[in-house]
Formats: sequence, C-alpha cells, structure tokens
Amino acid sequence: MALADRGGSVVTLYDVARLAGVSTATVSRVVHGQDRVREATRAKVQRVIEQLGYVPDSAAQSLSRRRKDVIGLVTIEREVKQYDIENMGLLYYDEILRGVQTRIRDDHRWSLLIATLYEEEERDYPRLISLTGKVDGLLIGEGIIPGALLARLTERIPVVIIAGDPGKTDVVKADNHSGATALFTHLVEEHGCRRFFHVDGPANVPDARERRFALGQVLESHPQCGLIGSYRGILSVQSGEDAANALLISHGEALPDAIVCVNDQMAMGVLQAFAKAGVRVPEDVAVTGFDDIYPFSLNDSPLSTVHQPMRLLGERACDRLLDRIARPNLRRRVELLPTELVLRSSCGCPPGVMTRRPVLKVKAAPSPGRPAANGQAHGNPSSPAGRPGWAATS
Amino acid sequence: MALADRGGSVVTLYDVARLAGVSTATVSRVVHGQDRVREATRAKVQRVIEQLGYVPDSAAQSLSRRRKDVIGLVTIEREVKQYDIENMGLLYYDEILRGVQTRIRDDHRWSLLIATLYEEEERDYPRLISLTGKVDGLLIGEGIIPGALLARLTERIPVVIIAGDPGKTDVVKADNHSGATALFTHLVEEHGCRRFFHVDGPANVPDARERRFALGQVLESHPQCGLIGSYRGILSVQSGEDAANALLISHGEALPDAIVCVNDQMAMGVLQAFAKAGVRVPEDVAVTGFDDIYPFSLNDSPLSTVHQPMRLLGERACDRLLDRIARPNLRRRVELLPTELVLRSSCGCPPGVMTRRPVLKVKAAPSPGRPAANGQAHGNPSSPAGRPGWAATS
DNA sequence: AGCCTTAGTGTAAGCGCTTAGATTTAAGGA
DNA sequence: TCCTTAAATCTAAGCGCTTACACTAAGGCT
Repeated sequence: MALADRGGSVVTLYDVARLAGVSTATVSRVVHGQDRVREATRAKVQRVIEQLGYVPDSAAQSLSRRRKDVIGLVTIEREVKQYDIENMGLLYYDEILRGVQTRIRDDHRWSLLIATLYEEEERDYPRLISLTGKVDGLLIGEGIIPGALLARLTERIPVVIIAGDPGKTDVVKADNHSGATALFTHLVEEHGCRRFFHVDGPANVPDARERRFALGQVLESHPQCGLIGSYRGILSVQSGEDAANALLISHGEALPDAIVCVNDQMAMGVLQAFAKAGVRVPEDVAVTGFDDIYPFSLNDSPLSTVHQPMRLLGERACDRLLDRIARPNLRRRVELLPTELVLRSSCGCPPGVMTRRPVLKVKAAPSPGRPAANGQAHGNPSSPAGRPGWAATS
Repeated sequence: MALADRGGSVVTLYDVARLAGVSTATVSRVVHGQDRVREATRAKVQRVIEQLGYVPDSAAQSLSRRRKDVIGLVTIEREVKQYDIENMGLLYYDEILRGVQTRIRDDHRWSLLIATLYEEEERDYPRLISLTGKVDGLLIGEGIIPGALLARLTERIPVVIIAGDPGKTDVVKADNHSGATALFTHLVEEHGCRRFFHVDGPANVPDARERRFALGQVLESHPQCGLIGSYRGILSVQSGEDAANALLISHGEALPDAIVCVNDQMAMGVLQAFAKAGVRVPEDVAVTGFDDIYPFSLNDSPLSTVHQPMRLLGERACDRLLDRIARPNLRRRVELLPTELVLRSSCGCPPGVMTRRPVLKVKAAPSPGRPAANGQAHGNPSSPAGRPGWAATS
C-alpha cells in the first residue's frame, strides 16, 4: 500500500459534506441541481466543492443509480493479418463513429466506449459479453456476429445493429437495395453496359449481400446483360487491386463494360491496378464503388458511387439506442436510410461534373416516430444466394 | 418502478454464491482465477455461473477495487460550424485511435472511452473534468487545452499528451522539425525552389508551429530563398482550397515555386482548387503536404509529404499511459517518433515512383526506457513567432 | 392556540463487488 | 492420537454515492 496507491478517491462526497457542515444527501442534491435546497446552503456547498475540487466518482454513482451512462460501440475488422494494415482504411466506421459522437455530445450525460472485434476470433466473444457489464446499451456494426452470441447480449442489455440483418433487434441501415439498383440501372440504361464484372465482398456481410442481390435482379430484368465473372474480396483497397489483377488475367483481352465494386475501397484498388496496367477508366471500362467515402472523392478521376449516409447511420442508431434504454418496451424497428446516386466520371459520365440523384426507395422506410412493421426491411427473399445465372464464373 | 425498471442487476454475485452453496468471496475468487480454490469448488461455482449467465457488474468492481480499467481518449475538432462538416475528414485522429485500440486489445482488461472536444468551447471543460471521474487515465490529442485546465486534470489522474507541447506532462509526438526540414530542404536543393508560399495552420497548434519554425529556419539558411506569402487555414480541405484561391488572386501571374502545406488535407484542397483553375502540379508549381494520410496516397497525382507514424503515436501514447497508471512516479518523458520523407510526384519528383526516405533526427529521441531530459524535445526556441523575414506577407 | 402543510435537511440502508482477517478443514508429523 | 501448519473458505467491512423516509421548523389555516 501507500506506494503507488494514489488510486483511492481523492476527495469524496463525505469530505465535502463534513467541511460544509451538511449531510451527504444535501451535497448530492447540490451536485445534481434541481432539488430543493435553500440558496444559502447551495452556495455554501458549492464553495466547498470548488475549494476541494470535488468530482463525483462515476463508479459509485453507477452502482448506486444502477445505470452507467455509457453506451458501447462495437465495430468489426476483418482479416487484418492477411493484408497490410495500412490498406484497410476503415473509413466507413470512422464516419459512423463521428455520427454517434455527435449524438452523445448533445446529451451531455452519456459517454462512449468503443471496442473492435476481429472477425472469426472467438476469443473476442467473452470480451464482448463482459462489455455488457460496462455499458447500458450496445451499438453493433454489421450484424455478422453469431446469432447465439447476439441473443446473449440482447437478453442482458439493449442492442441496436448498424447495417445488419433485421433479426430480433433494432436495426438501422442504409437502403442498399434501392441505391444499388439505381446505380446498376444507370450503367445499363445510360451507358449501355452489357457485360459486368462484380468485385464482391464477403458472403456473410449484409450490405454486400443486398448489393449483390440487387445486381442479380437488374441483370435478370435486362436479358441483354450478363455477369462475366466475379471476385470475392475483403473490402480493402489491396483486395480490390487483387480483383483487378485477377480480372486482367482471366479476361484481359475482353474486358467487361463495367466493373461494379461492393465498396469504394475495392473500387479504388481496381483503379490503382488499372492505372498501373494502363487500362483507362472510363474509356476502356467503367468502374463504380459504393458508400461515397469522402477522401476518395478528392481523386482526380473520381468514383461514381452510391452515397450512404454514414454519419446519419451513427446518429440514428444512437438515437434509437438511447430511446430504447429509456423505454425498453419499444417495439422493434428497422430503420432504412435513403441512399443517393453520385455520378462522377468513373462510370463514363462527363468528367468535371458531379451529379447527385436522390434514389427513390423501393419501400418507404418507416417514418421516424412510427414503428415499422416487423420483418424484412424490403422485399428481398432472405436467401438470394444460389440464384441461377449469376454465380461466380471467374 | 416495476415498469421500465429492468436496469437493476440481473444476476449478482450473491445469486451465484447462494446457488452454489459457497460464500461470495469464493465466487469472486473463481471469477478471477489464480486464487487458491479447490478444483471441485471451482467447477461447481463455474457451473452455476454459466447456468445463471452471470456477468460481473463493472461499476461495483470499480468501486471496490478503486480502479476503473478504462482510459479516455480526448480529441479536438475545430471550428466545425465554419465549414461543411464533410470536409473536415479527421483522418489523423482516426489513425491515432486505431493505434490506441490496438494496444487496448493486447491488454484485455482495459476499455477505451472517447470524447471529442470542440476548440474554444469552454462549456466543454466541465465535461472534460467530469471525465476524470470515469477513467483511470487520459490521452489528450494536441495539447492546446488551456494550461490551467490541464493542470486540474493532471492532478487528478495520469495524462499523456499526443502531439502537443512538452509541458509538465508526458508527451508523445512525431519529429516534426526534422521531417519538415528534410522536406523543405529537398524542395530547395533538389528542385531548386526559391519562392515559397506557406499554407499554414492555426497559430496555437503545436504541430503547425514546429513545421512553421522549420520552414523559417530552412529559408533563413538559404538566402536565395524567400516566402512570398502565407495563409492561415484550419487544417481542412476546404480551407486549403480557400488558400489556393487567395493565392491565385494575390499572386496569380507570378506563382511561387512551391506551396508547402501544413497538412495533407490542406494540400489536397490546394490540388483541388488548382485542378479547377487549370494550374498544373508540379509543372507550374510544386505542392507538398504533411502527415501522409493513407487514402490521399491513392490519388492519381499523389502528394509528396512527410509520413507521420500516426498509429504508432497512438500505440506509444497508450503504452506510456498504462505505464504511468501502474507506476505513477515515473519520470516525465517526451517521446519523439521518427518521421519519413515520402516523395511522390507533386513536388516534381518523377511520377510513378515513390521514394521513402528515413529522416535523420536533429536530436535523438530518448530511447525507450530511458527517461528524457526535461525540457524541449529539440532545440527550438519556444517562440519562433515574430522572427524577421518570414512573417506573413500576403 | 392548535393543526396542517410544505420546504429544507438529515439518517441510514442499500447498490454489487473485493479482500483483510477470522475460522474451519485438511494434511502432515511426532 | 494430538499438535502444527498450510490450504480453503467464510465473515463482514468497506468502496462513494443515491434516495426513501424521517424529522424539524416555519408559516398559514381555522
């Protein structure tokens, strides 16, 4: 003891009470305002608080109030070891985080705890469960954590999933299906693209799955179009380069009309690889992304993509979680946020001009305040995999 | 009560103890392993824990142990209202955060709380102080919070400053001076630049100050060179565009040889503005950044810049903080991390090749493990402002 | 004057966990 | 068998705060 002990409470409520000659209850009341305390008493206590530099201990407060005033944000990072970590660029979560922070700031009392999970690392699960004891609610990115685990979390504290599948929890997500449909339709109808190559993401990522499904639908409804192949990457820039190189090898002499990428990172990787290989975009081939990550938009040959309101995703998810913490009996809700088609030059639209087109939604998102019907967010059958005609060919 | 009460402890240690027929002390020991408990007892307790789904309440643990096992990361965002928020792109802190998270992950027991402060918003100060009651230590980005406030924090809990001035606390920062010197010298000696324009950052940002100082020194030691003007921006892309436009107006017919920007964001802004105005880089003018933000490196006309090891900054700062929490009496230390010159094409180096050059430090950073001498990290006089010959002219 | 409010304050019982110290049990040893 | 010692377990006192409830004093009524 004594040595290196300094952890133990500097100044406690008791010290303040003693010095001010009042009870701890009174001090507590002064600290929290709003309670009826005579002005003279309040001033006296306040003076002592300042003099002593008293700051309440949050652990004691939490214990006593049975509320931690902390929410957690859990994000997922995948296969870090496989690629140079610098290439991952988790720009997507960075924006989500920003959104959440914005909300937290508005409501002074909350703090934000963050944790990153590594995909497929089961040893992270206990960590996640013990997080449950540290927060009042959890925001979880991309609902790819196993259902059983999710259930264990949910029965303990409120959980809101960001960009995940509508399961039994609240979900806030972007309208991938409409956005992707608009983008692919644009390629077909306005640029006359026929032969597509799909730079896809992991099979189990919900966003990727929905975009993939939309591609299948668009191709199906345009019989003159088809998929010449696809590549399953891991959403990183490097992975996009790999995809492009694989394509160059397999279809070097007969490039597709368009390469549609599941996210902007992969599209940037494709652009990088093509620049090195001397393939011109969009002259030789159109390339599109998805998400509209800000720094990428600064590129000289900027990406046509679908804007996903990432910050808003964070904000709304946070709102929802706070709501549910306050009133646990709310009905479950899936909130779908609108996407926007962003046309720059990489798809063949005139360079130098950027057009933003709101995408009309396939099905209306539940208007804020009104609970949505339970069930799927839009009409997707839940297992689009295995549809004929557009399985990987490459 | 009853309604919406669900906050109150689901399963407590007592429940486990009762059901397992042991004392709470024993359960506690089982939960924390390592203590001497008979194997049979341990198994029995463990079984009950699983059956009940018991998760310890962190508030109670913290209160009892007098330790929260949480550290806080405080970042600063500036003048958000003034510019489109999308343009801010806090890529720098995102990387730092990643570094911190990496470390947190290694040492399972810690959690990370994050808070953003808005510059000059005094109403954020109380928030910062009350943070002090929620964490065991604080990592603070850019030491531009007022000294008095910092002092109040420091006397309460361990604090490590990232990229700030060596004051009375521990500091972890990049070697701005050496990096900037190398970059500017490169421009002068290898590209023959003579007339410079400085796209500067806020006066009170330590990183900006050091880079500015290095510029002054380099210009001074090369009498044939000079500053034709400077622009004080706020580190954002938009702000960089503004700088370029201002320059175009004031020196449109006689552009400088080089535009040196205090960070990559501003440099990107300059590039954007020049692209619109038809100014060619590097043919008409060289442009350089600082930091080496990853997504910007994917640009077609990539930026020459100085790489700052942002992740490492986060990791080291975290290490240092954890160290100090464990042993509060450590000697104060300033840790200087090496920078690296990254030559791409925007300064006039041959396009397509990227050269990374380690920068040799002006003064050695204290080797890890050995405390540094107190005082300035390297030989800068503390007030480089007001030096003759390079004040803003524009 | 006696009674009832009401505002202001105090008392003390938790909140769920850890842990020093007391107690019990088991294991050796003579 | 009894004693000593070590191992295992238990008891109970906090940790610093909140808050239901109790109490007091001062008005305001009738």
